[in-house]
Amino acid sequence: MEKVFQPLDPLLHAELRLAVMSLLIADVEAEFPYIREQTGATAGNLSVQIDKLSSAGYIKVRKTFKGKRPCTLCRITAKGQKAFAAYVEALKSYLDVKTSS
Amino acid sequence: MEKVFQPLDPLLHAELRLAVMSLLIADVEAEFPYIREQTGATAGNLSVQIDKLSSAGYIKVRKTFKGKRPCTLCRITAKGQKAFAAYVEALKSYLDVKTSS
DNA sequence: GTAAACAAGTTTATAACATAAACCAAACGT
DNA sequence: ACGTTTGGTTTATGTTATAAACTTGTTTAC
Repeated sequence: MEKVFQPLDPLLHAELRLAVMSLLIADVEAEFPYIREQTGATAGNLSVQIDKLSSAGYIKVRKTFKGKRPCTLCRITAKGQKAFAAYVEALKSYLDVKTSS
Repeated sequence: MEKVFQPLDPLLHAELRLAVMSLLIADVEAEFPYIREQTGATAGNLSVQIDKLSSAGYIKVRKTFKGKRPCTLCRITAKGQKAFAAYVEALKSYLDVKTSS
């Protein structure tokens, strides 16, 4: 009857940040506006959350240009991938869930 | 390439409350001290979170006695079970996960 | 060419949340 | 009867999430 709850990485246990990571796991590299559309987040909120993920080293942010307009690109790091995988593992202790892939 | 993120019930998207619900899903009815042990939470924190789950109608709290000592029992409601199931479904859109059971 | 509208974010202010510390009441041990 | 333990609740604080307001630069319309 041992039910041990693994602690959940607070950085990933947040709806928007989790969505961002989920996108980046799949898409490899994505532009800010694309992430914004996919998540439905406001630009402000997204900016803050991307900053947190970046500060933690979970993603890497590249500021470039697309023509003359600024273009912010996000990519997940190895650390981010590991953290995401660990988070999914930890969640299983709460949900009794197995990954499909 | 459609990746739609289902909104996550904020009441369940919280580590301790999720742990409580996870226990109650399995155990049907549980005493306050038991939940406290299993989750490792402080009594104060647990009291607050149980109150929120109760106010939302996700669990039902029964105050009885065990001999002369007070005994607080928690049981999940049908609403709580549905909410938990919906939460797990929603999470899948972030994790690409399937339940095992 | 300049004013209005738009794109791409950032900064800041507020509201919600999680958590721990302090507190209360009754029962038990000695 | 006095301190200790059990079983919690209330309150205060720190953190987090989020939206609203702002900034900077770029097109588009006139």
